[in-house]
Amino acid sequence: MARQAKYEELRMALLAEMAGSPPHTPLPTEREISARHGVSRNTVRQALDALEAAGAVYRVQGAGTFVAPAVVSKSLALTSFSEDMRDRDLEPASRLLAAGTVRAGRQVAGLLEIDPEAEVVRVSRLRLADGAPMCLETVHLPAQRVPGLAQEDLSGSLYELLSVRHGLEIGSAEQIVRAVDLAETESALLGVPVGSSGLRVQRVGLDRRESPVEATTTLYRADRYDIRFTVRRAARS
Amino acid sequence: MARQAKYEELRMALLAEMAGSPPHTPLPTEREISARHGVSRNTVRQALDALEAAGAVYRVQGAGTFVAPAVVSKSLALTSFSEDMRDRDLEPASRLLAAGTVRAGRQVAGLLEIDPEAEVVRVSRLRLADGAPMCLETVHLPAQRVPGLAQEDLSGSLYELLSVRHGLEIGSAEQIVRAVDLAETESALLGVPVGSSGLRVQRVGLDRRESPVEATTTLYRADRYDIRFTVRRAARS
DNA sequence: CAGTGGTCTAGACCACCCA
DNA sequence: GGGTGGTCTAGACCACTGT
Repeated sequence: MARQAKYEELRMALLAEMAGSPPHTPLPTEREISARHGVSRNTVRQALDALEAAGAVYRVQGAGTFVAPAVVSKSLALTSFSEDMRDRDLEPASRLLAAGTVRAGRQVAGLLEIDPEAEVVRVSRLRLADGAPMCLETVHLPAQRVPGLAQEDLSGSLYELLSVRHGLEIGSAEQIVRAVDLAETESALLGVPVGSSGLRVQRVGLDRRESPVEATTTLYRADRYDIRFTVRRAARS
Repeated sequence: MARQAKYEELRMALLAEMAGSPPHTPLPTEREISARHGVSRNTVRQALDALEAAGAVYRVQGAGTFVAPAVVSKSLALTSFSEDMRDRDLEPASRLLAAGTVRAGRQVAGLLEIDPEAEVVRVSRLRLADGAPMCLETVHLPAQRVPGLAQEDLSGSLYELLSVRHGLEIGSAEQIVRAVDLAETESALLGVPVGSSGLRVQRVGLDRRESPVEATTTLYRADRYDIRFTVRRAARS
């Protein structure tokens, strides 16, 4: 087990101290935190960098560091469906629709950067939140990298299964979001009227070497699901 | 004008050196860059942090830093419509539908954290890309903070106008994305069939003190627009 | 102009990857 | 085991804020 970095401990300590403070309350100065916790100022800054990135604090040069107002939208992070639903106080569940091995085909092969003739495991699931349909999810993985996956228990977190059983760690993902008109079979499965719109999220999961290992298409019900995130001004290029 | 930080210069120098290198090409080690450019290793790390955040490189502990594969999806940043369209190689344009001052009302007042009886400037525009409708945009701003805005030239970048004329700098924004069924008037303006779906982006722009200064609802055509971004695994909480 | 966050230095040790 | 990125220290000066 990796030992906790000092700035991680400090980050959580600061988060605990901040709890209950109204927005815009100033934090102690970086030099004060540094002295009080017996760490260097750089370490304090690492902790504050993390808190700032998470939207917990904001900094104004020359003025100080302050508790950020409660945000509507959490900062966007790579989460599994289960984590996502729990964040929304919904109980996740899953119904397996199909699982098997097929040839990749041109589109999936392009996303995964493999041969179109290569085999991929395809898993389709209907995912539920508090017992009602939330989205339709179809995952593609190179069969070579996940031997026997189609026969395993696919009712829970796929990411956990990939990590624990196959040593595949997905560190980042590229996503494309579109609005679509649902097809008849799709609206039937999701339990919404024909002609409803849905949110389609196409995701390519990458390992820590930025090589694609997973291609997933998810179709969300428009009436139950939205995507929330915070964006910041980019650095001058 | 703020002088360029060393790590910013270094970042651009590295970007230039990397240009043309195939993906996964290793960069020089941090110590080597440090020696070669005559800066401390911490400064090198600052430059690499920025490149990593922008998706230009990835790092593997114990192995090295590498050129990242070309990404489908740019990292998400706060951009104006004009910038967004130019990134997509489309020519942005605008048609003013309405501009005026009205009372905030409960919903807008809640988003902007002002009194519901306070006045806000409301600007509605149809935004075009390469001459064809792309989205419908309605902006709300506290009238007090943007005196005379409704009478100014609203055909170009609103963000620039706010910055130059009113000293309002929007540093970050919270966004909520949903799929919706377009209303009749909306589809007519956007030039799509009745019953088409659209992508609705609700945005609240914040100044650098995280106070809301702008509330905007944008309705995009589903057939011409998507949202692309990269997400990463969050730090352990 | 005093105090804040932003940048920078020159060291050091640790955790991890790979030959 | 040699070399990499990850963390950490104890300083220093700069740019900016607010009074």
